[in-house]
Amino acid sequence: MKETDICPRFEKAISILSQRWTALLIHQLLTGPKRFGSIQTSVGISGKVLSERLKEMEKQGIIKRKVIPETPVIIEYSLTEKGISLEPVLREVEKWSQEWISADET
Amino acid sequence: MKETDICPRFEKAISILSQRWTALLIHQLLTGPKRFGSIQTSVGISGKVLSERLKEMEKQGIIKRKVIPETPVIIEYSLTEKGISLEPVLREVEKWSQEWISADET
DNA sequence: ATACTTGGTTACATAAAGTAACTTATTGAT
DNA sequence: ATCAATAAGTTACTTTATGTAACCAAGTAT
Repeated sequence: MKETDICPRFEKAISILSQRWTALLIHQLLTGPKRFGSIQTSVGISGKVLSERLKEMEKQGIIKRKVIPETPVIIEYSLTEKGISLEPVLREVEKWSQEWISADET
Repeated sequence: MKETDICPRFEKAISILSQRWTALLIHQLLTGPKRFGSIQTSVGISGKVLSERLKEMEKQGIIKRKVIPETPVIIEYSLTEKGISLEPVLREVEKWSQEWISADET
């Protein structure tokens, strides 16, 4: 298996968004900047994978990391412009879910 | 880790769409009904996982499977109304990818 | 009977994710 | 000074998901 014929930009976007947790993380950050621990408990992701994802998403330019030298240190994660621009995608998913996902399949 | 506070319908939608290959399969089927072998080569997925995904998506009501007793047998997969209704989601992903994914990150 | 085609399945190998304990740095209490 | 507490990770180990390639069943045409 090697050929795909699919637009490489689209394929790349899908590969980013369909990685486990990524879409949920963006969704959380759309409500404002968040800290590591707060994301972990609100999304229900393990520290290990959260750490991996945040690094990947930072490299992809979707989020930024800000060190605040409080006591103890606070790390604040927030969306970049590129990350914020994914809002319409998530809004469409939300709309679809309201219309097509029934209560008993959750 | 157990609590999420996220709307369960949205979370379910994300869990469907962020499963590997699922979004790409829907994207292919949006261009019309397709056969097993055709999907396999156009998307670049292994027969094993394709078979698994198609069963899951059928159970989720996103696609339907039609047996055509030709020679040899033809199995035609196509989107249901629920599946077709995901088009706006994929269109938004496509738009985002055109605007934000650069050539060199593909 | 034999070979060919479609739509799978199986057994085995590798990669990704989950779990829980541990680390580093800073600070406030004893 | 020592001990416990908190934030943000990391590490070692287990379980699950995916990839690979060989194999199988049904239906012909030869």
